[in-house]
Amino acid sequence: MPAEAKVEASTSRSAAQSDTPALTERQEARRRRILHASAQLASRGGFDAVQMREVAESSQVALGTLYRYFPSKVHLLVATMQSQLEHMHGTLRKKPPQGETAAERVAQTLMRAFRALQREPHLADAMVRALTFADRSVSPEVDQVSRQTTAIILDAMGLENPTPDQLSAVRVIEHTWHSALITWLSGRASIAQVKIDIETVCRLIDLTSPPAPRD
Amino acid sequence: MPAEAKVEASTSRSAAQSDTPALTERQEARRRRILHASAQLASRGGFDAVQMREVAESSQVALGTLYRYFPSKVHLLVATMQSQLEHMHGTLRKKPPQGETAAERVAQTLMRAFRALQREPHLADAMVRALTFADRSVSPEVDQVSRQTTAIILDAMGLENPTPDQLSAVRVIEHTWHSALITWLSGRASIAQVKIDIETVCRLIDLTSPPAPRD
DNA sequence: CGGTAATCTAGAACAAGTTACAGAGTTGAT
DNA sequence: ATCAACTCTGTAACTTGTTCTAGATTACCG
Repeated sequence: MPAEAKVEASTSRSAAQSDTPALTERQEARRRRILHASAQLASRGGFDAVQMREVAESSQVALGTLYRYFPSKVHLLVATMQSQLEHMHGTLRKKPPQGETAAERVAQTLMRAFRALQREPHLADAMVRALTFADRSVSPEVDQVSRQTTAIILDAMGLENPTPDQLSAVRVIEHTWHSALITWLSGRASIAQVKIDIETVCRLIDLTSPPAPRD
Repeated sequence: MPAEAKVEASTSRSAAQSDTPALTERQEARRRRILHASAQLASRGGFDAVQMREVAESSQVALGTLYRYFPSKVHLLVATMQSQLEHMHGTLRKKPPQGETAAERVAQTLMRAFRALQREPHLADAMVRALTFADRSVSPEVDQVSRQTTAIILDAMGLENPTPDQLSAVRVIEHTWHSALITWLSGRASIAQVKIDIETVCRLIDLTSPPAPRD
């Protein structure tokens, strides 16, 4: 049987992945140390500054252990993003946007998230680059991030049962969000530019919500 | 003074970059061999299969020379994409889309491009991953690709003088295009899904074109 | 032609992600 | 307490992108 007593209902990880083998406290602690070190290094120098040996050292874990927890650098950074996103979703929930239309509220929420990212541009760089560079082996994790993002947007829209049309719009908004972030991070678009793009794509929402309000 | 006689108006490279130092015939040939080898290797196994040593060997060029022509793997792949895009733009020009609205024509054009990419999914993988992974040092080249893409979309719209609003829409379409490609390449979205996303985002065009038709 | 500066080649060397492995440490079960 | 199974550590090795170097080659200029 496995080592280190198993602990159900672990602290930080959301109930999403039921396939994860459930970690002991010490393992949870290691995992947290690793993610913390990752975020810290990323905050300094972005993607390149997150070096696996350094992460291992910073989090006081052997390199092999690091790889047991996160099978690649991209996995690690995507997990880092998950953890940051959870935190941000919590923060955003507290002050719901006050726009008139759903489009306004979504745009406002995304701009708020954007401003948060601006405070740690290097961290944003590491996470977003990892996200878009991820290959098929990371799909489950990337998908999880995507679901989280979708949840944030739907939250801002204030919708319980989105129509397929609206889900398409949300998906397109996510596409724009990621890609716009990348252009900003690589210095090819200004902050103002990103704002415009977000506001532009959010108009799609108004385009899809008007129909079928009643039964 | 430099070696190898300089030749103005070289064959393949479009007139865009005027800062490039103008290559001799043999240098053009080397550059073509390199790009060809890059595309060939990429067609096999995608991003990972494009290994700099192999590219160098395949194109009968020393590793150092390869790096003189393309200062990094990402530079190389972005250049490969440029060259493929040029080719595709030419192909697309020949049979202009026959949709009624601008939105239809753009969606049709992008879907045509998408089908072309589907024929070489590994190549698409290598190019798109490189494009989104590119850091600031590759910005000029990535920007060039972006301009080329913009040109293709504007072509499909049949516009001479787009309004700022329309340019925003085009930018958002590009965002969606890139990001949708990535989700498809990493197996997180189906072809049908990408089609829907493209058609959805193209509706933005109709949203912006109606106004100000005359002076 | 000869000189000279830039380019090209071959190959070693370095950096960081990843893998492999032997030995020590934990854990739960008997 | 002891055992078996698993996990963690420390370290070396391997891979591939990138850099460096010394010596040929090539191109231009007078």
